[in-house]
Amino acid sequence: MNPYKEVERLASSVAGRDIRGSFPPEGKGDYAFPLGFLLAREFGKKPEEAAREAAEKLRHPLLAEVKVEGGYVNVFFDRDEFLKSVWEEAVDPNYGRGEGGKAFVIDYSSPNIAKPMHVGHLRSTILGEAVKRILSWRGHRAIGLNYLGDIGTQFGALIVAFKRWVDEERLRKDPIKELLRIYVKFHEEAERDPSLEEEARKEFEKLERGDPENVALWKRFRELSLEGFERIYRRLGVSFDVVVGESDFVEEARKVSRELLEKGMAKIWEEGDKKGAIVADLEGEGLNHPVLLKSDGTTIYLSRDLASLLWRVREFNPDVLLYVVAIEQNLHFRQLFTVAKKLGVDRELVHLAFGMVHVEGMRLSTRRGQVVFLEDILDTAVNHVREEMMKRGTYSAEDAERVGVSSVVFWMLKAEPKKDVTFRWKDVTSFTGESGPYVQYAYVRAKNILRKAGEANTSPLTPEGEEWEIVKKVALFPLVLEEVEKKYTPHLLARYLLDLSSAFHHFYDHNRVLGDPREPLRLWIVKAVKNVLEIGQELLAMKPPERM
RNA sequence: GGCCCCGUAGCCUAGCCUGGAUAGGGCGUCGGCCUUCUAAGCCGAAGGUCGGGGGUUCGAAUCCCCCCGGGGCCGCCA
Repeated sequence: MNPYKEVERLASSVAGRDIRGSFPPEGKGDYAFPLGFLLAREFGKKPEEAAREAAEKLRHPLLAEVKVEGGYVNVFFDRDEFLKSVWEEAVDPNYGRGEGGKAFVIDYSSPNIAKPMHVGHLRSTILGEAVKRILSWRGHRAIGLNYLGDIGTQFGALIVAFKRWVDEERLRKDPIKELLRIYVKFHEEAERDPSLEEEARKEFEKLERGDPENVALWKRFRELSLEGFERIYRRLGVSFDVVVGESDFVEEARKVSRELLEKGMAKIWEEGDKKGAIVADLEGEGLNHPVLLKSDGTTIYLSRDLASLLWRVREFNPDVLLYVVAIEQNLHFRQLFTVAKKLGVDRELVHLAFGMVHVEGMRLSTRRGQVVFLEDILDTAVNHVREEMMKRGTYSAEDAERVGVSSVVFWMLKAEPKKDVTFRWKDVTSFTGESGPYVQYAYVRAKNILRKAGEANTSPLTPEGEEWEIVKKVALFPLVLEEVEKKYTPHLLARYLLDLSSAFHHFYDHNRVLGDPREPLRLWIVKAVKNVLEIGQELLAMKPPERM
C-alpha cells in the first residue's frame, strides 16, 4: 500500500468522509489534513480543539509525529517505515502498474490523406499515444485507432491538379510535399479561373460514382500519404492497432441514417437551402439539425462518424470510446454522442478535446501552402541537440535523435490539453528549464552514476535532507499515474517528471553518491529516480537516451 | 445572437474537478558556483489587484452569478 494512500485512508476514517492530504509549507510536516476546520462545525468546537482531538486518533506505524497548528493536522512520516514501504517497488521495472481491466478505443492522430500532417495532428498524435501507453500501463486494454480522413470534396481539386501539374519525379522523392504543391497551385489558379472549381466538383462526383480512373488516383493518394505519415510515426515511436478510413463507413452511414429516419430520430428537411437532406433532430437538446445525408443521398462526416462509432462498439466491445480531437470539433462530438446514445450506445463516450496549436508568425493554411512540416520540427530539434552534444563530446546519432524528438514530444505534453499553445522555434531549440532535456539530463546523470557504481549494494539508512525529499517524491509516482488514468491528462505526469528531476538535480549538486558513507542509501535513490524517469519517459512516448 | 474554451509577474505556465497555511515553476534580466559521479545543472535577487465586480463560506486562484477581454464553433466541409 502506498504510504500516502495509507495515511489518507486513516485521516478519512477520522474525518468521516474521503479527504485528500496536501503538502504543508517547508518544515511544518510531510503531509497535512485540515481536519480541525472540517470537524469544528460538526461538533461545535473550535478548529484547534477539533484538530487536537482528531490528531489523537491518527496513530499509525508510518507516522512518527502528528502536530496541530490551527485547524491543521500536520504529520511527519516515520522515514524508515516510509522508505521500507517503497523500497522494493520503486526500483521495480513494473512500478506504478495498475489493475485496470477496462477496454478503451482511442481515436488519435487521424490525419487527412493527401495533405501534410499539421501541428494540430501532431498534438493529437502525441497526446493520444501518451494516453494509450498510460492506460495500458494501468492494466487496461487500450486500442489505438487511426481514423484517416480519406474522403471529402478536396479530392476533386486534387484530381484536377494531379492530372494537370503533377511532377512524377518530385512525387517519388517526397510525395506529401508534391501533393501539397499541386494542391496549393490549384487554389492559386482557381482564383484566376473559377471554372476549375466546377471541374473539381465534377471529378469528385466521378470519384463518388466509382469512376475507375479517379478511384485509382485516390488509392494512390492514400498509399503515398500513408508512407509519408509512417515516416513521422516511426520517428515518434507511434503505432496503431487499427487503421481505418472514413471511406470504409459510407455504406453503413447510409444505413444508419435511414434507421434514424425510421425511428423518428431524424427527418427530411423540407424547406430552404438544405431541402431534401436527412437531418438528425436534436432540437430538444439544443444541438440543431445536423445533416446526416445530403439531399443527393451522399454521406457526411457526422453519419460516417456515427457508423464508425457503432462499428467500434461492435468490433472491440470497449467500455470507453476516446476521441483525441481538437476542441473546435466540440459541437460535432456533442451531436455525435447524443445521436449514438439515442441509438442505445451505453458506453462512455469521451471527447478528449485539446486546444489550438498556433505557430508564431504564421497563419496556417494548407491551401496557401502555409504549413510547418513535422519533419522540419523534429530535424531542427535534433540538429540543435547534436550541436550541444558535439560541444560536450557526447555525440551519438541515436541519442541526438532520442533527445531531439523527445524534446518536441515533451513540449507538446507539458501543457494542459484544453489550453491553446503557441509553437515557437526558439522554444524547440531552448533546452533549459521545463523541457524534455531537463528530465533526460537528470536521467542520464543517474545512469552515469549507476554505470560507475557497478555491482555496489544498496541498503536502507534513514533518509535525510535532499535524500528524504526525493524518497517522498518517488512514492508519489503511482498516485500521479492514477490521476492521469482518471482524467486523461498526461501533462500531470510531465509536470511530475520535471518535479522529480528538479529534486534529483538539487540532490546531485549537493551530495556525493559514490564513495560517500551514505552510498548504500544514495545508490538506491539513484536507482529509484532512474527507474521512475525511465518508466515515465516511456509512458510519455519519449525515448530515454544513454548519454547526452 | 446561441453554445464551448481560455484569462495567474515582461513572456510562458502549475494549482481549479475534490475550497485550507507566506499562489509553485520555467523563460528572460541581474549577481554567484566547474581540481570531486557531465554546468542541458545548481545557488541567490528583482518581478503577482490570480481579468473586474458581487455572492456562498470560519476560509475563494479554486464553488455560484453578472460583466470585460481573447479564441473557437454554429457548412448539403472535416
